[in-house]
Amino acid sequence: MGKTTSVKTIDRLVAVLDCFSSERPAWSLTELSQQLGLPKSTLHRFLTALESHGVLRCDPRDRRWRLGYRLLIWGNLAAESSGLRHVARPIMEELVATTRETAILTVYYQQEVVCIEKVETNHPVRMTLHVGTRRPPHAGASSKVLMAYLPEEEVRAIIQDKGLPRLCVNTITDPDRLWEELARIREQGYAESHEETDLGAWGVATPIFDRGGEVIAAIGVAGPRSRYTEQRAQEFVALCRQAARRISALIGAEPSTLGRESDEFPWKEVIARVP
Amino acid sequence: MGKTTSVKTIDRLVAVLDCFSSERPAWSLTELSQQLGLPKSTLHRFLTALESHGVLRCDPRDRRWRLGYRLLIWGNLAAESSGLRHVARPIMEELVATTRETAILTVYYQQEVVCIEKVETNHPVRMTLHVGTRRPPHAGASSKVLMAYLPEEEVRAIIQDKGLPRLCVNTITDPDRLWEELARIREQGYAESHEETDLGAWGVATPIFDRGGEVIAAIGVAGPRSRYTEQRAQEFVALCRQAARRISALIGAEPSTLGRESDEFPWKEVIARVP
DNA sequence: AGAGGTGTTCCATTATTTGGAACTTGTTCC
DNA sequence: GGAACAAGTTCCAAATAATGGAACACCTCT
Repeated sequence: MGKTTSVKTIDRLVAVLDCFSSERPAWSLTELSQQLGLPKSTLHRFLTALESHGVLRCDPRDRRWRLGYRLLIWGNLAAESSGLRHVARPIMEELVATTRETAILTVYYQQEVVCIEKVETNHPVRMTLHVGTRRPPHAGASSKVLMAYLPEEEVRAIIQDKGLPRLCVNTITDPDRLWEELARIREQGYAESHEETDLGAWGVATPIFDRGGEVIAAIGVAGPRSRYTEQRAQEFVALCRQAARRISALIGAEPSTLGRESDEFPWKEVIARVP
Repeated sequence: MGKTTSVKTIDRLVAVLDCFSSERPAWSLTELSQQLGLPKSTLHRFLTALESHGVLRCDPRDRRWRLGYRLLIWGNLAAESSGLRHVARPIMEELVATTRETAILTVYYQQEVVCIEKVETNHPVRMTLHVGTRRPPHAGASSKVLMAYLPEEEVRAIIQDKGLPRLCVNTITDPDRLWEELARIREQGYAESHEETDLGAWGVATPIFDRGGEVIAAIGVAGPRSRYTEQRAQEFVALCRQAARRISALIGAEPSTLGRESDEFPWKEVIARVP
């Protein structure tokens, strides 16, 4: 975890910001100081400094701290600056137009799966997953696909560190079954999920490779069980495969085919390898 | 600007992250060191530390630094934790259903206007503005509404610091005309914009007040000129007013009316005053 | 009015960041 | 092919910036 190069203040900053979650979006000074084991004075200075930059905001009413607008701005820029995302977007839109279900683009990052782009269907009953949402890597089609192409030791580390918590009725909670499933996914080249993450949801996903043959992301389609048929599932797999192949192709493509990109680093932007 | 309480490392962090923009999403070490006037060694340690936390990422191919996924995650959480946003969302969805145009929710923040929520119409030709996008405060309906209710000295500061750059054909670039416009907006209680920010776009917006009568946000509807009629504009103003009033009411409402909120701080979450 | 909690300020101490210089790596040009 | 250059990386003594205990201020509730 702790790298040779580290700046303590940054470690602390990350620790502070990581306290905030959907479940616990607001903290008082005292609560945070207990959570982090830091003296109130130190933390107070820290929080105030962050507030002056809009990274946090302190509600004067309840004296509680929340994430601030500057993070919104940076988050938006981070999303924008993903070349993969730019390339994938129009292809995802086509995918949604054809399947009439929500499409998501995900990457693996530090034992979690992060949604970096989504295009929603306009069906009233739909699957919704916001950009930036994190999910455990063992449940759901996109997650499993990404996990399937991870190095073995990484998978082992995940199982050890995070376990395989049951998120929904069909979540795979047994390590052996998970290993089998990952092997099958690699073999068939896609993953399928039925109510592994959310009740009444199903989905399929395929891997996106970079030029070096590494999996850098997954593209998936998800919808409500009510619209599931085996035939649709198979069609969706084919469509995701096609979409993934097109994205892969664009990622390795010549500058000219990519259209407008920054003038300064025309195509390097796009092939930005996802960590 | 410089507060009494400050942590230098945080100031520096913000300075680093603020280098990244839509126009310039990728920086090499040397470029950044020149931009910030920092020695490469210092910066290198800093960037590496940020990378180890996923705040930045360094593309191994072009050795350029970009904003990382952790910012995506935090940005997403920041958006989620805005109580205002939660309250406004369903009302905005209704607004979109009625007007068939895109609705946006914006706040004023440090001489800029930030979009904190949007609901898009599914019309193929539509106005699109992503959450987290910043705009100058002198152009566009939502921006002008927020500016209209700012303290006079703040408006003066904006004009002095940022000027009134022409963004589009009808942008107000003359300070006197802007002051007039802001006065009119306060008088009539809404703002209208025709091609002030984007060619072929128009919109209206109304202010959202908190219990203390302060303007904390603006709600607006925007669409393409091709669907503009004077009558629609007037209807939209009425609908925005109504939406704003409903949001204002909810912001000051009793816990019970708000439905599911965190168990720990039921309604305080919602009345979180926007800075 | 007092008790108990929360948030805020102060300042000497100490640990952390700093950045010049030296080193490594990779690219370009002869 | 190798020399020259540029970009990135590591090191370490110096100095500065963060630390946190303690004392203070401010609420709120009984």
